[in-house]
Amino acid sequence: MDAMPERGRPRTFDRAAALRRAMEVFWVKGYEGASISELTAAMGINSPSLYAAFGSKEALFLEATELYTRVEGTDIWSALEKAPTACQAIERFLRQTAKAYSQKDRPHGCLIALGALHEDSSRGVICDDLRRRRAENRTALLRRLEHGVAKGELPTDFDCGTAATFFATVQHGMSIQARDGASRAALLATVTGAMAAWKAMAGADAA
Amino acid sequence: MDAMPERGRPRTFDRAAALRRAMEVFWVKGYEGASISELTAAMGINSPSLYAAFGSKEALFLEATELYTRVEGTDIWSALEKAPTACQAIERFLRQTAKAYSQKDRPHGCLIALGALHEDSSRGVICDDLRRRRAENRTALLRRLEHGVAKGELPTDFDCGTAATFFATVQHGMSIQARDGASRAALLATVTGAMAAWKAMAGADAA
DNA sequence: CCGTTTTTGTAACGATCAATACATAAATAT
DNA sequence: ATATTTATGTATTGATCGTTACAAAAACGG
Repeated sequence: MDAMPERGRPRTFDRAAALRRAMEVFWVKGYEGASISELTAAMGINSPSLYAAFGSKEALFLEATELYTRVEGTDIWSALEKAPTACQAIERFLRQTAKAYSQKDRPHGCLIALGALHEDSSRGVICDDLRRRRAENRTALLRRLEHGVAKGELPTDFDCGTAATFFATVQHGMSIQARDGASRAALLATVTGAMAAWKAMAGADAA
Repeated sequence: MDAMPERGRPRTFDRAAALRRAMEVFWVKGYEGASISELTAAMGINSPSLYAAFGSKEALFLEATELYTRVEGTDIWSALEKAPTACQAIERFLRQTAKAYSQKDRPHGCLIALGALHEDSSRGVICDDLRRRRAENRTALLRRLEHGVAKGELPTDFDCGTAATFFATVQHGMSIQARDGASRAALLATVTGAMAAWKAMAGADAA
């Protein structure tokens, strides 16, 4: 698919690798906090190369969040889809979150949750992108819960919307918790609390 | 207490009012996102007056967070302390949070939670201050729960630490939720979910 | 070979950042 | 009235922000 005959001087750096580096910088510093100087230093290129390859800081960030969603979010969201029951889906989803947010060699917390919470620059383009992705996450939770209701695992009057909002909010809170340096055990304690809520929400009618 | 005989030209603006304005700007924009220009414009003063009265941007932010904690946090934390039972304390604490985070005429979400999540500038002074305040919040929850155990409301093996971490994390998540434009009803849905967790955590042994 | 195309490094752009110099203004103290 | 002290407004500091001109370099097609 990438068999475009190369015209002109070939690029001397690995675009995908540079994007990964940029993603990590945005992950640690956020959109506003990551300067072009820091980005180019981490990417191992000069600013003209950055602009030639990615267009602008905004466009680079959007590509970085796309990469983040595709790579870093895989374990979390595949856990949600592959689990046999809705209950296990939520629990594995949260446990994967706890694990992903406390990896030793990676920034703590989520790029999507923490990347740009203050709508200042770029007139909201960046914020809107992240907000949309956060909304999609809640929707994925909602779909999984609705699937559980359809399969009969959950009572027909189970409030999927409330539950989806709740678990998405817990995940967001875990990002701040992780950014504060919380241990994996502390994050898993939050998971324990959240799953206690599941017991009460789903088990009330089942009991 | 403020009877210091005034020497020199008296200040022509209300320092407390200016600080309130600064707090609101930091609340909306965060520490990094709030520029001196925006601050002085909102405060109705020029930058030399800002530096003469507050010292620096960092010092101004620290005073703003102190004011925020004292004024905006009162309802939330007094609800925690004044409620007759631990259960009601947590519920009113969360309901006050939902209310405070979705006020029409105020920025949504919490300054302490969202003010500076990326440790870039100021070598962490700002981040450390907010982190400390977040830790104090969790401690306040912990103390209230321990008090509930001491009063016999909760089983002696109730895991206060896990519960405190959980509810603090839910509150942090609600800040992001509120920043995303969630309605008060949506925030209260999260409260409902969190209180379901309470039912399972505290009621398991009580039932 | 020459011309075209694209990348690279250097160097700079105007704008904005946080923070101040400086002279003037307005109060008190003697 | 004079000296002292503090606040104010204007203007500016050096640094850094995101972005781009520009020319040399390295690939191509002819």
